[in-house]
Amino acid sequence: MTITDWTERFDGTSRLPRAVRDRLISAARIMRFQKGAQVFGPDNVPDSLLFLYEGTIRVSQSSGTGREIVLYRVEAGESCVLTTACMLAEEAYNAEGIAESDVTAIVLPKHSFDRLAAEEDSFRNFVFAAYSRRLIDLLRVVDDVAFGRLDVRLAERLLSLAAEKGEIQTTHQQLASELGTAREVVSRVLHDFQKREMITQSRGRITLVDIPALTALAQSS
Amino acid sequence: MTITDWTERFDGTSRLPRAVRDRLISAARIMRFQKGAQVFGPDNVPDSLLFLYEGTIRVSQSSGTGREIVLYRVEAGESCVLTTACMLAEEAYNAEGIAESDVTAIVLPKHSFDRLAAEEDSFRNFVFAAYSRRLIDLLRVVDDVAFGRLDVRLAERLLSLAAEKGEIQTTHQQLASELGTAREVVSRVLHDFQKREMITQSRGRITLVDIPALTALAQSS
DNA sequence: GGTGATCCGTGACATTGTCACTGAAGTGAA
DNA sequence: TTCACTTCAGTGACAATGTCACGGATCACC
Repeated sequence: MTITDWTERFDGTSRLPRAVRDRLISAARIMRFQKGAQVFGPDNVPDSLLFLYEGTIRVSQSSGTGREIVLYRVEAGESCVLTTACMLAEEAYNAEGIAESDVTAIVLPKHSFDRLAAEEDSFRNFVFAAYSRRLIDLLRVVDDVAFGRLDVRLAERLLSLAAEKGEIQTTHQQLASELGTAREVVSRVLHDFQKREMITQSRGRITLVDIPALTALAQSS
Repeated sequence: MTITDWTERFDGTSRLPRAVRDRLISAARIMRFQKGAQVFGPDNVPDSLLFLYEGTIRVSQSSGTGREIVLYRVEAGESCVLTTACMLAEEAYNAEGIAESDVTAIVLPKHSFDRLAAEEDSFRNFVFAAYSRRLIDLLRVVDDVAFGRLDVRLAERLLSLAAEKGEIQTTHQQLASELGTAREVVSRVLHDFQKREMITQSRGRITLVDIPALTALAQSS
């Protein structure tokens, strides 16, 4: 598949004049990542700006001791500002971005980004909005981790990961990484959910049985 | 005290041409807050951009159950981007900013901000850098809360709050709010520090006795 | 000295994190 | 099929942290 005009795809670019968009298209590179590939990370600091054309990137932070927590996901049509934050701050951090599906991204050189941010209001607002969204996402993470109960948070995740289907293919370890906790803890809580007949489990798969009950639990703030 | 030229004070404005700076000075308002006043909060969403001329603002997030955690501090010469994030996202959040000392702030109307961001590279970079710094601060908070040990985090805070003097005037409750935990937990850990002769305490005051030991503890990642 | 407010200490218990180990379920080769 | 081998899940013991319900200590002020 070839991309004819990716500038259609982004709020920050779709309303720009044709000439500007053509200039962008020629300045940008297109990169593809396979599912599971690392898009950026501590050893792999990008020197360009990233716009996600297709797919999902999971951004997570890992501790020294093997635990991990998902900070947020970047969806198609969004930009990934952590990479730019890192560039600007020139500081090491231990967050990494993993392609959660096959990913197509637009890579814009810093120079083009600067010029665009200077010249086009809509693009600049797009970037500011991206920063804001991430700040808000992180506020939510802090709130959950600092004040939230684990059963509530797990119920939330199960519901959001199931998305209609009512079934999730995942391991306990992966769920633990979503929430920043340990596998054993997830196992315990899931076992409890099972005893309360809210889910059923088999190796690598969880089926949501009593979705109303899970929803009630998830919403008990 | 009157402020003659606040544009001197900020990296984003000090290098601008004289004419631009004069325009800014006439567009902006100066606001003062007394120590302890709320600069922004859930019920008090500002509609303008904030630049901190003098003082410190403590930005913290509170849970529904009375607990609280300090997210970061805005120092003189920095801008507070959480307010702009909120404006852009038009979303309620439960973070608030408290003046930690008497505060003098420059309030720039959104229109002037937009114009400046469009026209001046150095100002735009200043704003991007502010966003980046906050993102990184929040990453640090997530890391600490999700993976850090409380005694280590408390030792860190004691050292950073003491700042040379070796003595801190604060209550256990305030320390708990710094770290997002409960007063009883802080009391327990401080009691332990005291037993290990790293600190001495009296009501509302903590004296750091064995700073090397505290430093070693704080650095044990 | 009395008194009310604030700050701190403490024990009991619930939740969550860590460690060490076991068994169960899938995978692939002989 | 049978036999390793790997990955995934379950479990008990214990440590760390959060919650609740107290009571005592200290301070400011009258």
